[in-house]
Amino acid sequence: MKLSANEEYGMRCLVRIAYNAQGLTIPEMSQAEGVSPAYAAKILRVLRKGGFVKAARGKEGGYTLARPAENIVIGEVMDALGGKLFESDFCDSHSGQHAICTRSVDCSVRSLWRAVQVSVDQVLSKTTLRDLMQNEEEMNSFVRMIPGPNGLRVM
Amino acid sequence: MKLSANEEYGMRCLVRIAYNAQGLTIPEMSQAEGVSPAYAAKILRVLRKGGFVKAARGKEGGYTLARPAENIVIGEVMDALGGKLFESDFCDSHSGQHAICTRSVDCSVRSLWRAVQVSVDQVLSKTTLRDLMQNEEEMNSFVRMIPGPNGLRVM
DNA sequence: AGCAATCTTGACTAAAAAGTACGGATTAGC
DNA sequence: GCTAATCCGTACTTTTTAGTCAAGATTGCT
Repeated sequence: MKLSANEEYGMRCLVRIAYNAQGLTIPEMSQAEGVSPAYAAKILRVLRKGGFVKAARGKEGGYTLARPAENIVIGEVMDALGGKLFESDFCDSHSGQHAICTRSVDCSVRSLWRAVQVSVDQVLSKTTLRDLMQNEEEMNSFVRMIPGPNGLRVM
Repeated sequence: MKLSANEEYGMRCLVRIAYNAQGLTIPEMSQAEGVSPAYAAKILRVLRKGGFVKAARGKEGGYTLARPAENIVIGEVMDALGGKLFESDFCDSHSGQHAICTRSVDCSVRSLWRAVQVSVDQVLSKTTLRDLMQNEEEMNSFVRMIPGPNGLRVM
C-alpha cells in the first residue's frame, strides 16, 4: 500500500501544468521535477491518455490542461496513474479455501479492504485539481522558461 | 496505491491463525490459502518478526497469536507487512525545483498524500484483529488437520 | 523547402517485489 | 539416541514496476 512513482510524479506534473496556463514542455517539466526528459515524457503520456492534459507539437508546443482545473477530479487522475487499491475479484481467482469467508461471498479481510477504499475515495473523489492550487497569486510569479543569448532561466 | 501481496496474504494468514487457537502449521496454511509452503513460510516470518504471531518448532509445532486478538491493531500489522503509504522526506530527497511548494516546507501534493494517509489510518488504527472475527461460532467448526491412515482431511 | 523544437512510440535496461529452493536447527515421541 | 515433523534463514529465479534510449512524426519560422 504505497504510492507508486507514477502517482507521485503524475500528480506533481499535473499541478505544475495547472499553475502554468501557457503550457510546459517536456524539457521544462524534466528540469522542474528533477527527472529525465524521457521519464517526464512517459508520465505525461499517461496524463494525456487519461484525458487530463493535452499536448501541442512543434515549436511553441507543450502540455496544458485538457479542461478547467475545477473539472478534474483527483480520484480519476489517481486511477489513471496507479489503478485501484485492490482487485475486487481476488476471492474468485485465488486458489485457497474459501471456508473462512462468511456466507459464501464475502470475507472479513475483503470488508476491511473495502472500508479502506471507501475512506480513500472520500478524500480523492471530493478533491479537484483546483483545490490543490492554493496561493495562486504567489504561484503566478513563476514564468515560462525564457531562452536568451546568455543562458536559460527556468520559471 | 495498491495492496501488496504481502499485505493481502499476511492479513489472511493472520485471520486464519486467529480463528485457530490450537495453531496452524505452514503446510496447513499453504493449503488453506492456496500458496506454496515456501511462500506461506515467508509471509509468516514477517508476521512473527512483527510480533503478531509466535512459532513453535518441532512436532506439534505451528503458529499461534502472540497476544489476544483484541490487542492486535490492524494498522500496525499493515505497517509491518507493507510499509507506509509514502516517504515523508520525498521533498527533501527529490532533485526537482521546490518553488512550487508553498512556504518552503510543504506543498499541495504532499498535503493530499497526508490527507489520504490520515483517512486510511482512521480505519486501520481503529480496527483490531478481534473486529475482523465475525461469526466466530461458525468459524470454530474448522478443526485442525487430522493425519490418518487413509489420507488427510484439512480443516 | 529546410530547420529546429517539440511530442510519440515501442523497445530496451535496471531495480524492486513476488515467489521458490534448499540445507540447517529444534522438538516430541519412541 | 533416532526419527519425523516442524520452523529458520539465505540465496535464488521470475515477474512487475521504474526508468532510458532512439527513431519517427508534427509544427512554426525563415
